[in-house]
Amino acid sequence: MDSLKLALAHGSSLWFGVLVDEQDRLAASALYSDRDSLKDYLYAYARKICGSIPKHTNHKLAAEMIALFEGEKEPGNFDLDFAHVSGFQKRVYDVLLKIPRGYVTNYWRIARVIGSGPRAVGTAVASNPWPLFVPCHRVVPSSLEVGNYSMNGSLSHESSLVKKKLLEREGVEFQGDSILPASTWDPR
DNA sequence: GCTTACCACGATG
DNA sequence: CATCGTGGTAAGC
Repeated sequence: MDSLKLALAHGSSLWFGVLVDEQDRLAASALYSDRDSLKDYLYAYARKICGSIPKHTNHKLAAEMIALFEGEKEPGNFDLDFAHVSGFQKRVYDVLLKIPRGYVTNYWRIARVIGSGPRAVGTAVASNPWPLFVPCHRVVPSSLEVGNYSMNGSLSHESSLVKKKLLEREGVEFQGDSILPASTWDPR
């Protein structure tokens, strides 16, 4: 990969960013509450996978990311560059892409279907390079609490609230902080 | 190469 | 509540 483009956008009091390659494939996405941290993260990621500083643009995928966040679009039909993730990660992400809108699944169920263990799935989900585009927010612990979400690699209460907001917006049914079993989906 | 410590987890008691 | 099993990574030799 020769060079990457970086696009940032602001919406719903969050910052959204994408790294796009020369064929307009998505190399990474990220969301965060502050623009500088987001930029630092995406710069570091660009350096890691292609060794150079990305060039600022206003690529449409940044706006599409906001549309995903707002629930106006569905993940799944984007051209992702899987070159920099492991085979195991790809197996996990392929399952995430099948989780229907309005439903959640858990780490254990994903592990069963790909022949692995829940902790390993957790590490793969946690390192998803394409939040929103690959809907890692639809994976919750088997307790049916919201569980953790990370924005730029850091876990926080705020990011868990973002995860809950996304799920509610997609139609996942809650009772307090717990998801109703009717909103779970089994990858079989 | 190998060893170890770490986890966005889950089952059991 | 505690403890253990678990599999994939990354960082350390």
